[in-house]
Amino acid sequence: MHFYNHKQIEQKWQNFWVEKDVYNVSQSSSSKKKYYILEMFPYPSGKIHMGHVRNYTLGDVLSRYFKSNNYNVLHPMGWDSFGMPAENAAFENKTNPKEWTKKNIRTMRNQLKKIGLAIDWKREISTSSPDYYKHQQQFFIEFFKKGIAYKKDSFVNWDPVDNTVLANEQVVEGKGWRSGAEIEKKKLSQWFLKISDFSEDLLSNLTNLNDWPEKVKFMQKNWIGKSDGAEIFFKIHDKDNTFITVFTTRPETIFGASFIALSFDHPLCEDVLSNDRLKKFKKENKEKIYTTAKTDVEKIGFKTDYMAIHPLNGKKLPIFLANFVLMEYGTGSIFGCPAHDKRDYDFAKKFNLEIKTVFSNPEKKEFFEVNDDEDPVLINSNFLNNKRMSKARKEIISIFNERNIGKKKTIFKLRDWGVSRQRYWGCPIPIIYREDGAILPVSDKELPVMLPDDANFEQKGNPLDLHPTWKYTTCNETGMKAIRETDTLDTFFDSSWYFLRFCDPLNSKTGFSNKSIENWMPVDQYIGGIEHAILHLLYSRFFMRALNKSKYDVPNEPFKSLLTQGMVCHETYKDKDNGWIEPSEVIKKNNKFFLLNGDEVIRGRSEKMSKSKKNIIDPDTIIEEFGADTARLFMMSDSPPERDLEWSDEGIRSVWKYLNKIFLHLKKNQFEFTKEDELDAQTEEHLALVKKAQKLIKSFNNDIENFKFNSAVAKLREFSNFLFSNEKIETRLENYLWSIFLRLIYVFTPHFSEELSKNNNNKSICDLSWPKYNEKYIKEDLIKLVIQINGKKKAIVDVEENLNENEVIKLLKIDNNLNKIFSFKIKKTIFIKNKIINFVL
RNA sequence: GCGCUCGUGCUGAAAUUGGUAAACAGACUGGACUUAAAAUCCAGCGGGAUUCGUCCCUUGUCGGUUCAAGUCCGACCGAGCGCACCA
Repeated sequence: MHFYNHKQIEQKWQNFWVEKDVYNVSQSSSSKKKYYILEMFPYPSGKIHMGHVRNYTLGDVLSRYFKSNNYNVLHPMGWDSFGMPAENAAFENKTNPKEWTKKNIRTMRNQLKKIGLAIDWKREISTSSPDYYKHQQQFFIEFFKKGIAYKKDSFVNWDPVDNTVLANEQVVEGKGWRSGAEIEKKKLSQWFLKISDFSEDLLSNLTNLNDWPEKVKFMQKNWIGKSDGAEIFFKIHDKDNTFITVFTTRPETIFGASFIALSFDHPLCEDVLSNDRLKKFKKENKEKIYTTAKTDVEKIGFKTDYMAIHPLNGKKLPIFLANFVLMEYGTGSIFGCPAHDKRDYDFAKKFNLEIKTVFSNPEKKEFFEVNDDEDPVLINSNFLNNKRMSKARKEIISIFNERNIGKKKTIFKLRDWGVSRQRYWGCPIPIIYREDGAILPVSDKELPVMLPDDANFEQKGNPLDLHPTWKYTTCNETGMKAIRETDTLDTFFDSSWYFLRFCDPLNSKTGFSNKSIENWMPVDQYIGGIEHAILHLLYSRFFMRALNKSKYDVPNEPFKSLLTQGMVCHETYKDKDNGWIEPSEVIKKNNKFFLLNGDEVIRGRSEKMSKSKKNIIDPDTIIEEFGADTARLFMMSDSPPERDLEWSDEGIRSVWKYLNKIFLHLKKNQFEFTKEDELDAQTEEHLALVKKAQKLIKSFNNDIENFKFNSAVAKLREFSNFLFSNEKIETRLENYLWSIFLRLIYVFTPHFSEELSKNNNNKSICDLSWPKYNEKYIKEDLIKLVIQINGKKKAIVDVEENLNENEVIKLLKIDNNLNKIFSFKIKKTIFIKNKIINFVL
């Protein structure tokens, strides 16, 4: 007696595939089209979670599909293995980050292999390996030479207790996540990449990314944040040659200006405007001034002793410092036009400032906002009066230019990318500071700059900086003493080019050869979570441009098509004390949920699986109990990829039952794998069934290519249901039909399909080409025509193809059921060939 | 506040892109098999009427375009996500 022993089957074929090296990727294959499929590589945190299983199965289905369809497929895997968790683990467990990371990679690699992914492991990469990061250091040096990498002073989150810099997400309510200390803003000299030089290019090229989700492009557009407007220079009264430059998108409202406001962080606060009264005010109102930006925060203002001079009418305008003016945006200073800007209006009300309308205002409103599409006429605006807003805007800018009191200006929200991290477990920045003050790149021969293995993680602060010897070096040209840069690179730097490395992973001379890039790039299909919509994807796009500007030759856009998959969710459970409970501890009984001890469990809404809420299902347990094929098929069958997937115990069980049922059926009937060319000439019955199978192939292909994996699974179910319910099919034909089925479902269940196809088939199913269909052949003789009355369906009739309206009506008139239509008065007939006929009565 | 996406049975969902709404599954109900349970198999499963042939209604709400709307347009309600004092 056979039974579906998934464990034994999956192990057997995984070994077989490795032995036969079926996933080997050949670099040059001129006869085949290339297809580069990539899922965002994992951080080796310790264990694979369900989100990974979904992500990598999605890519695996596509990779198997395209390979079977005769593409040369690259589907690699690697590790985003630098980053803070390793360092935190080192701190807590007294292990070396390197060892901790290696151990995690080993575990997770084995887990991934158990999922049955079609991956060429010979191409595996790891960003924390010197083989990888030495090329990255080379890139950094090229960027440095080209001025793309530069150093500047910048504010960081400083934890004074742990003596370290914290990332924004490590600052919780203004306090350090580990020390709990009040976080300070500290000025440090840090490395930046000039992404802002590429703002316009990164923005305008979004429109060419046709296969990216609109949502992601929209988010990037907002992030880049382009604003067209003007800068205006305001002279400070009684201060010779001191100007305040403001940025505005509404220069035409200049005659409505009633005050000037500067950020409390504006450089002039430290300079011209500085006095004891201001220092005292800042000290007393520190919290109010620096509350995080929110719309409903109280407007705080400080009136300085100075006035600015309106450049067109010479009016004196009070200069304020205001908390709603942000130093990070524009010039850190504005002119206030209270009649048409809510913030300025609130401020003017509080400080009793003039509110002057400059747009046509028949209703005599004190305040109203104006949109660009309204384009109203200006009033109270001197020579701009009676002009439309759009025209006035152009005119005023040219007047600014003529009189040298301002100029046209476009600004972007996108800031330069700070890549310095005062951390150990990252790629060392290959720079030395010579004792004479020169900042120099490390010479090629000395690359890679390796991390020391003997760092101490028990001290507070950056282990590289505190290392007794590591940072001391000499300049090999002059022999002068020098100190190494002790900052390491942001891990987004590592992940901004890993997809290039996959094209040529074993190249030790350069990060990649031009030929390999030509061969594989761009990535045809990239799959990952929406959480990387901005940073990772934008940095990668920038990185390609930066490489191109240096001496490399890569495509500007790395990812041709992007699929953002949804999260894997599960219900949450709590006990009566509000503590989270794991699903494995919950017992379901008559739609009620209990703990083992009989206490009732409170069910919460379904949320993304997370450790903190304990609503996790462990992939290992699932694969042990049901097998990888079941897990893979379930992940693909319940929801479309972009949407969240609700984990369901019943769902996974039913998939297992389904596979088991087919397995037992085929074994019982001594199924033999059959290909179409082995099939005898067909009878009528043959024809109809073969046609059915070929139609399945066509619609299945269509679903896969459009990522409608759940529909593809439904069609397989439909087909197998049909085969089960039809007992009279001749054996050889039935074998053929089941063989088609196995070859299609193969992309979801490779082990299962391999096991069942193996008798009578010498090739691995991985090497078989995809089943074919013949477009002419699957065409139906009869088509289904819908008969409507007043747009409502009344009947469906099978008719010959391409009948015209009169022929259809003729047929209906001799139909005993339908001819009564013609006893009514027909006002109008709508006829769409091969689809529908609609009688309007 | 601004923007984007989405609202279809008890649940996950499908609908060749304007032309048969609810495919395929899950849960549930009933039946067969069994001493019993599990497993398996069969049937039912949006609402209402029914002479058991069928007929009528139904895609968040209201309106519009159209011979025809789940699909297009407008307003509203609700959910999720993103941005948010961006000058």
